[in-house]
Amino acid sequence: MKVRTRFAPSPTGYVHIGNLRTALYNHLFARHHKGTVVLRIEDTDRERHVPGAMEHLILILEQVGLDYDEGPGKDGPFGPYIQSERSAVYQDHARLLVEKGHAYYCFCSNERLGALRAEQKEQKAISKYDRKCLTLSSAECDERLKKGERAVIRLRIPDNEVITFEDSIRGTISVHSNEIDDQVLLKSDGMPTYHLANVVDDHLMEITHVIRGEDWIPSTPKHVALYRAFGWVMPVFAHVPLLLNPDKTKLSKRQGDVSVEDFLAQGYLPQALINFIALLGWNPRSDQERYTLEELIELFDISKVNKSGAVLNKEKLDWLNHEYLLGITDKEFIAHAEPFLKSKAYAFPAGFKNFAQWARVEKQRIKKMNEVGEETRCLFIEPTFENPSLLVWKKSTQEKTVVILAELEVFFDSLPEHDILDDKLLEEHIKQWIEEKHFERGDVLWPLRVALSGAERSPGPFELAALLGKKVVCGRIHNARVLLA
RNA sequence: GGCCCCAUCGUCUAAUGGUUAGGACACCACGCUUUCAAUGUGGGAAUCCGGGUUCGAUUCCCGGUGGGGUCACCA
Repeated sequence: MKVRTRFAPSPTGYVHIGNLRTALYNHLFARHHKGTVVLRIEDTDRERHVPGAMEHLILILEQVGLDYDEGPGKDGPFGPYIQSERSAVYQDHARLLVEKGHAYYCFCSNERLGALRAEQKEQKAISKYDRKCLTLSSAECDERLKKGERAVIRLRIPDNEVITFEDSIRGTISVHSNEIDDQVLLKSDGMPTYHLANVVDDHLMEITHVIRGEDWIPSTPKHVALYRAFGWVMPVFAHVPLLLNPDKTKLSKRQGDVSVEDFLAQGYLPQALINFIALLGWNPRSDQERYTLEELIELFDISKVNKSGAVLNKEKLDWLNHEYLLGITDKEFIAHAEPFLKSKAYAFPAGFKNFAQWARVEKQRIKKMNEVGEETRCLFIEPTFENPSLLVWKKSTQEKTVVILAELEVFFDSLPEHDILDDKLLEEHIKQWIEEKHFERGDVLWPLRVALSGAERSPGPFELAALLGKKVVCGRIHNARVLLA
C-alpha cells in the first residue's frame, strides 16, 4: 500500500510553528516511505476566513522547503483540495448517515444548547447534547426543513460501547462511548464541521496515515465512530506531542513568537528551523545535532516520536542557527543579510570590496540575521566620540595614547593598502612593529580598536581595519588623536 | 470538575532488567586575549513518590502525586 499523508491546516493568517512541525513529520514520514504528501485547506469556518491566508501559507511552506504532491495549485486525482469547495460532498455524506440511522437532524437553538450546558455544568454532569431531537420522526424533520427551519446534523454515538483505536506513538487508546457527545457534523449554514470534513476527506483522498497534534486525541473516538458509521477502513493514527511554552502550557502567541513568519523575519535560516523542530519530540538516537532534510527523511521513524510535550528552547535554536550561519558560503550569507541591512538603512561604503572579510566577521558574531550589521556598525556609520577618554586603555595614560596614535597614523600611512585589507597580514605587521617600538600591546591595540570602532566592545582592530581600508583607518586615527589631545 | 494523555539534568534528549545514567543548549571556572564575542579545556546538574514482580527496577505492573490536553454549529 502506498503511503499517503496530509497536512491539513486551517488558513488563519499565519503558520504556527507547531503546525509546521506537524507538516514536517507528515512530510518526513511520507518521503521516507516514498509516499505522497497532500496539502488540504480546512477552511470550513466562514467566520474565521482570512483572505489571502492560503496563498501565504503556501509561500511559507515553499520558503522552508517543504513541498507537497497534491493540493491547491497542483493537480491531483482527489481534488478540489480546498474544503470550502467541497460542501456538496459533505452534505451528501451527512445525509447518507441520516438515512442509515447513524445521524439525525437537530433543530435546537443555540440558546437552548447554552442553557443545557450551563445546567449540566452546575450539576457537574458530563457536558453532552441531551438528544432531544433524536426522537423526531423523519416526516416531522422534512416538514420543518421545508418550512426553512435551521437545523444541524448530529452523529448518533452508539450507547454502551468502548471505542478503541491504535496510535503508532501511544499504543491503544480507549474511551467509553457514553462519555462522547453527539457531535455536530453539518452546521446549519451547510458547512461541515472539522470532524465530518476531515473523516470524509481522509477517506476519499485515500490517506493512509493521519499524523496530527496530540490535542486531537480527545476527538479521535468521534472520528472512529464516524468511520464505523460509514463502514470505512480507518487510517493509522499518530498523535504527536505538543510544542510547549517555557511554563509547559501549549505553545501560544501570548508567550512569545509562534509564527513561522516571525522566526524567518528574525533571520533564522529555514534549514536551521527545520532541523531544530524536527528534533523537538523526535530524535534518531544519535549524538549528531545537525541534519539535512535528506538525512531527516532517511532516518525518520514515527514510532520513535516521543510521547511528552517539548518546550521550545530558543537558546538552542540560536546556537543551531549560528552553526548554520558558519556553514553557509559568504555569498549566501550576504544574500541573506541584504534585506536586513536594507531595513536598517545600512549601506556598504562606495567601492567597498572586502565582502569575504565582512561575512567572516559577522558570521562569527551573530546568532540570527536581524543582528547583522551591529557588530560592524562602524563600517556603515561614522563613529562619534562622546567620551574620548574611552580611547585610553585601562593600564595606559592619555599622554602615552596621544603619542601612540600619532605613531600609528604614520605607521598605517606607510603600509600598502593590500597589507591592511588582509587582517592576518596586518596583525603580523602591527605586532612586529609593537615589538620594535617596545610598546605594550594594550597601549596600542586598545586605542586603535576604539579609534576605528568608537565603541567599548567591537571586533578586533585588525578585522576592523581590513574592513575599513587604508584611507578611513588613517582618517579615524587622526581624528581620535586630535580629539584626545 | 469529567474524560484522555504524559513523567530522565533548568531545557531538548540517549540508554539499560545489572552503566561512573551518555550527548547537546544554557550555566560556572580556567586558558587564549587589546574589549566583546568566537574558540579550547574542565565542572556542577536528572531517572516524581509509594508499593509489587525480580537475585537485581530508573527500566515491567499497580496506586498516588504532578503537569498537560480536551470537553463549540472553531479547527
